[in-house]
Amino acid sequence: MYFNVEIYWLMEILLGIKINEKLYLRNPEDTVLGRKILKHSVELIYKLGFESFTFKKLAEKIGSTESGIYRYFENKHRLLIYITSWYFGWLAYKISFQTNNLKNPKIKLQKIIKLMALPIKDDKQTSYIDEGLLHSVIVAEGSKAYLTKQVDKDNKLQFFKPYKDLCNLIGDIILEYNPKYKYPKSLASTIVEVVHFQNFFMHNLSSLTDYSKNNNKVEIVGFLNNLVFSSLDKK
Amino acid sequence: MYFNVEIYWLMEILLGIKINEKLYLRNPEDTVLGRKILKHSVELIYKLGFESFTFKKLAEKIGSTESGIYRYFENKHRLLIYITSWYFGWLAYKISFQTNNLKNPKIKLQKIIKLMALPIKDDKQTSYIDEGLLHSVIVAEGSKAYLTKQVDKDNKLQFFKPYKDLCNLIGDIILEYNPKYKYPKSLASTIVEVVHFQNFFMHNLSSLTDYSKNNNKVEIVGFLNNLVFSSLDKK
DNA sequence: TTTAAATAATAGTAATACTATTAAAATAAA
DNA sequence: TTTATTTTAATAGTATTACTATTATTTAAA
Repeated sequence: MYFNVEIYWLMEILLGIKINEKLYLRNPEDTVLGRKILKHSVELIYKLGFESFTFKKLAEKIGSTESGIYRYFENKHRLLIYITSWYFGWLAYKISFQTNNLKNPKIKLQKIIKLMALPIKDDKQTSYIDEGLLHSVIVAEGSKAYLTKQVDKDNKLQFFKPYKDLCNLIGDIILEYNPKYKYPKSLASTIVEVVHFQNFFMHNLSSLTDYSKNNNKVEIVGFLNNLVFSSLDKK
Repeated sequence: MYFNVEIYWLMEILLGIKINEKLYLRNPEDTVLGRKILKHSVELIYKLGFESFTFKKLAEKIGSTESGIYRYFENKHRLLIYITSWYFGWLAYKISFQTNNLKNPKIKLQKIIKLMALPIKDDKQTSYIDEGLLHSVIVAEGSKAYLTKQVDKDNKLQFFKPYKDLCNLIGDIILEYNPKYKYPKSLASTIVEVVHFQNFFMHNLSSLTDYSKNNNKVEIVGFLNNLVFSSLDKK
């Protein structure tokens, strides 16, 4: 138990995942209850979907009370943004780390696409959050973090910085590969979004994709590589 | 009033927008109240966002009661699917109509991208639904129709047929243009989704895109044409 | 040791998403 | 034409949700 917490702090420093302080009332990383909230909210959102997920159900799951969770998060939407921030921070770290030693920007971009489309190979027990579940939650629920009437307010509070940072990171490598490319930002956000909804369609509305049941995740990588590099290599 | 209704029926036949009967308890097209529900729900979802939209508020707006609306729709999610069905049916019709006379599949695809990215030039008063508002609602709320835990059930009830039909229509033209292309379905769904979320980002999280404030909609067309044709033209 | 500050649980509220009951109106049968 | 029947609609009700306020308990400082 204590060991995991320590490991978490190590990862935190290593990962450099900084989560906007305005997202929470009380830092969930600081207490056992807070960490339980994070871990089990991912599990429960995965299980019930964000609409049916409530603080009361979460409280029951972790043996606390509704108001216990309200001490950490103002509402469930902020918790969702917290989770997506964590995800994008973690992804950006993973990408930085694994592309750091690479020189060729083409190989960098291919690595990025792979890391996003085929998640969880390493990071077995890096932290108390199950990254496999987290990825599924982001695919199905992530866009609900910004598809609201308060986007503008939330954006002004910098809540989407981790997402933007990731897109900027990808956008920079795109320009490194092709300095004349006209749409680096749009292509970067398109890569992220396409990975997510093609994943969703593959699992839930498969006739909207071309992937075979067995090799599906690999084929998303194929589609994205084709899409990205044909656009970047166009003379 | 009667005139609009007649026009609507004409459009309905002309458009061939067939909406799944399981989506409603009572056909909203058949009554004045039903048509009011459709028209004003688009307006109210646009104004409040889907989360804050309720049948009670809608009832107040149109001078009816909550249970009055429940006689037409089982819940607000079904109403959202109804609206998205209407949108994709209308889009598919528009596309079929405007590409019918075209021979060159490249020009067809370009027309499709234009029609989706630059909505509402014609269709001033074709029906009682404001297509301009409808487009905005689809951009911000459309994906919530399928991003739920009941996708699978809803899919088995054929609720997403209009979306799939549109993607198949686009996928067929993609194959017409390049019969050897490996990802016609994924590219088709990608076109639809990219148009929508690039539109959303442009208005709400503009740093995720490359479009200038003035010419933005045209530039989405530029980005998509680049993306689609560089992929399809790759040797 | 008393007091204050922080923490947590209990109970409460307005609003939401529906349902069930009852009333009124339209339609059909006798 | 009257009565029965079905349809339509409004009123009232309920469980749940998303919070808030109050009260109790623990911890820490003076």
